[in-house]
Amino acid sequence: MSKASIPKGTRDFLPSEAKKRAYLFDTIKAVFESHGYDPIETPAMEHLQTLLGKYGEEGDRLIFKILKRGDKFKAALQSGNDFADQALRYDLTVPFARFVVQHRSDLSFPFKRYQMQPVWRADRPQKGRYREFYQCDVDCIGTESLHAEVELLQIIETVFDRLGLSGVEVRLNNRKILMALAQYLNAEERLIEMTVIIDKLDKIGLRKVCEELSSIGFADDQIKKLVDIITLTGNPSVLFESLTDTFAQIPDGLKGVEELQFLFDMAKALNIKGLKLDLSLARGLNYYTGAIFEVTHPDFKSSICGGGRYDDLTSLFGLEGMSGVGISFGADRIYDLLEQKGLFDQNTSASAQVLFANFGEQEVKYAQNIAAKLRAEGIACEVYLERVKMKKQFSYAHAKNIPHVLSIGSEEIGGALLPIKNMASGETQKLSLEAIISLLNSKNDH
RNA sequence: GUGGCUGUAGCUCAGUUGGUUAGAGUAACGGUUUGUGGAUCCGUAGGUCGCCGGUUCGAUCCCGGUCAGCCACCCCA
Repeated sequence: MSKASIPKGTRDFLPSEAKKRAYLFDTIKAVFESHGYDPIETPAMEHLQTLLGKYGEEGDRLIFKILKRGDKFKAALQSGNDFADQALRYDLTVPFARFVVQHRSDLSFPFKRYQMQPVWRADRPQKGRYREFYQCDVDCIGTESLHAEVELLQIIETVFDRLGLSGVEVRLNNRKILMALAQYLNAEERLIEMTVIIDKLDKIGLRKVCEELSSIGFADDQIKKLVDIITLTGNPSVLFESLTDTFAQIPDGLKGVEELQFLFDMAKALNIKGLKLDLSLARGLNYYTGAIFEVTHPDFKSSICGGGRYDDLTSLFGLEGMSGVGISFGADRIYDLLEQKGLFDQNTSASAQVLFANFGEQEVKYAQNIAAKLRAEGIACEVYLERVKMKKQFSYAHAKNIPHVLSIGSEEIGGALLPIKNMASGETQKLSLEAIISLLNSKNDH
């Protein structure tokens, strides 16, 4: 007999948790759909080649690979390599790019899709980090319009607003500015190393950032120029002006500034709040080419949402000129944060509104009949399936948080009135079926 | 992949300066004479004290290893 347990970094969800998760997913989904995004799904596993090389060196290491089976596995054993040909998806964006290329003739562009599915990473689990977790992606692909970015900003604001979570910070930057920065420092080939380091600015502080830059060979004057830029703060429009001066000779930089300026202008026009320009925001995924987003909350250590624009992702699968932008909500982290802040309580309830308690087999049959009528009226209800003591049946209703118990005994069979107990008040009243239906329906409306 | 902390009942934790029958709370189950729940009361059950090895007359307690969990780094949702 093996011990009952699940793999590291995975979780079971009890009914109370699963209901809260359903509420979270439903809320996010409703916002996505209200902006015209359609759902898609892709398989849990992809060809290993589809995923490899898309997430950087670190990312490749964290991909869960699936062992070959049978003769192919034996052959791999003998050669000592190529043990895997498939892998669990690492995120939803790369499979989405694959999907778009593969099904391009069935899609009309710009294509707006959402996708809420689990992804897997062979990371070491810790607070806010799981090996299996859900991402809720929205992407708009096939347009370069910056209005797509604006729409994502609206979605972010609406989602957290509906979840009742205040205080979220949406940090914004643009990869073109980071590229320009590398050019400005004559360090274009160090772009990735550089961005990884400056991304840590708010975490490790300016001094350590300088040390790290120095340790990978940046000269002091380069570091100074860089620091002067990434530590710029204040009013975005003033900031944009000074960046425009700095990047006067660098087209990428000017473009990036212009794009950011547009987003901030639009956000102001649409009254989107909580936006913050952060020139040190880099994000690890290397396929981003334009706007990059990251959403954080002061009470949570890691980001709860992130994304950006990618111009060339589909070209990895043979389709050029397909720019897209998307973000991903980290459902599990958002769940943890909502739980931590006690924002779930008023939003979840019992599945059934009524439990039918019974005194025997005949009564169960009778109860099933009435239950079917209630369900036809849109009232969720449940029949206790066997004859056990009333105490046990009422305890069951209590444990499941079912607000009403309707007892069926020999007296009730064929009778006009049914005793329905309100579990919160403890009061029992005898009502006709019609009265019960209208009582429960009136509660439904709220 | 690197480092730190922890590992006693389903859960939360006591405890033994190493000594023979390891405790509590809570949850579960049952009972208070079979038509009524939510911390009324009573009772029952549940532990190879993570696993392996060492020291010792003796280890749940000390030491080593191992596994697992948590936290941090890396990286990320």
